[in-house]
Amino acid sequence: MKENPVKRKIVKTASNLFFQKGFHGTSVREIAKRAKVNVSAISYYFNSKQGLLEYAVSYYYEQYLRKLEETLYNAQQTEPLERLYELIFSIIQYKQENYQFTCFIQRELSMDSVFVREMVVTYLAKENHLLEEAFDAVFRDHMKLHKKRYIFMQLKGMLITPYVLHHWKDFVIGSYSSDLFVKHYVSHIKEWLDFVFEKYTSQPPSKNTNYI
Amino acid sequence: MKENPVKRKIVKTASNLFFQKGFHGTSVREIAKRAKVNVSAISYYFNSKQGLLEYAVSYYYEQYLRKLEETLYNAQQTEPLERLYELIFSIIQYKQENYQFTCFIQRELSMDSVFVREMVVTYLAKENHLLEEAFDAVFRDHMKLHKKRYIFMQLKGMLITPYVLHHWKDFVIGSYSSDLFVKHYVSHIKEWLDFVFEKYTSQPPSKNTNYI
DNA sequence: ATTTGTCGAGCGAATATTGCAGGATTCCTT
DNA sequence: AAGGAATCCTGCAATATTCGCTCGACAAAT
Repeated sequence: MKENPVKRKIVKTASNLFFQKGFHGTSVREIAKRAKVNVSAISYYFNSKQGLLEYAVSYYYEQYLRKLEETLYNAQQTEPLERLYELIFSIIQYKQENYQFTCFIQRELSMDSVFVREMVVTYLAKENHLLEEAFDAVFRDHMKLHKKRYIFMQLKGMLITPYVLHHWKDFVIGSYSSDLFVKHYVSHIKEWLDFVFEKYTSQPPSKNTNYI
Repeated sequence: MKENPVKRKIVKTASNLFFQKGFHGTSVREIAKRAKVNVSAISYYFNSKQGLLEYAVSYYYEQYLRKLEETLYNAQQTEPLERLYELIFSIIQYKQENYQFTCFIQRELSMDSVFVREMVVTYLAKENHLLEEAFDAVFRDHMKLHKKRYIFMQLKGMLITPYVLHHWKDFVIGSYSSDLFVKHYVSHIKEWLDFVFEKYTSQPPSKNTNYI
């Protein structure tokens, strides 16, 4: 990515436009115009518009998954619940750092195309696996399967809500810094998960961390 | 809508395609082809592709808001918490009945265009108002503003999660009937809200309803 | 007879992509 | 270190295709 300023500028501009108007809603001409590069440069670096998309998505997800794996690796010795919290923190933090592209991906994922299906098996399956494993380590023996699925779905929902409700986000949360939002939001999730933990395992959750 | 079979078929086919490929990803030719009508029919009935979209969206939202208002009207005398539950039930039920179009709208809403902005002020503002009013009636005096915003955001998140996470929905929830999903999911929300209610108002929630 | 609906052909504009020419840069050999 | 060759990059114009939409003819219904 860093290698070439033109390449980077194209990806950055494209991401911004995709976020605003969607993939099909933006033309390569407009990308080139806004990035102040020639149209041919896009074909040159990425072969096609689709290639540009795939490049950006790969870059996003490989960085993302690497970060999650690092987080889990560094928290190998900590207890399951704490490990889960740190994973959640990393997820929200990364999504917030790449806010626009996160929104865009989340939207594009709800389409039905061969590209989306490929993305699901290569990246989303892994993301889900990491999260579910960390989740299971906490709740495996304390919940019925049916219940567990709903709680897990609720957790996943909370991890994407800020990136699909973004018309209301500014209004609801207020417009403070990203870092502050991450802290507040993660501690909101934590509060909820602590309750779930207490309710289903009848143990008090750990108290030794505070993200605020 | 009912008035004309061709008109209806166009809207239905278009909704289906918009759901799969998005608005910009669908061409009028393909709509016409799949609906087995002539391309001109679309211009004839809706003036333009955009007109077709606006017609479908208006139809969807007007039916939706009417249903929510009816629900609230019929529950005028019931206590606030119960009223909120019934509103939630109506919301999920309607969204489930119009599953594909709900997904589509939810996705299109995260774009930035004059159309989306118009949609926000005409429909979403009202939807939010109804929900927030019912929510406020329960929690107004029991929560700090900051906390209330997060909980409300979480509720809104739960109302859209099944329609943005739909790649996982089948896997997570299993593939039983829509009606059954509505009941289960609403009672899951209810369980969560009961906890929130208990925690912040220090009163036991009502026990007289059971959606399962 | 007038309105209403359906049809295929086709228009102009916009789309992604490519060909080619020339400039810039890098790399290799002497 | 120098010069030349190969490669990388950019710019403009043109490509074929697809887009939304319209026209006028014709059929059906009122």
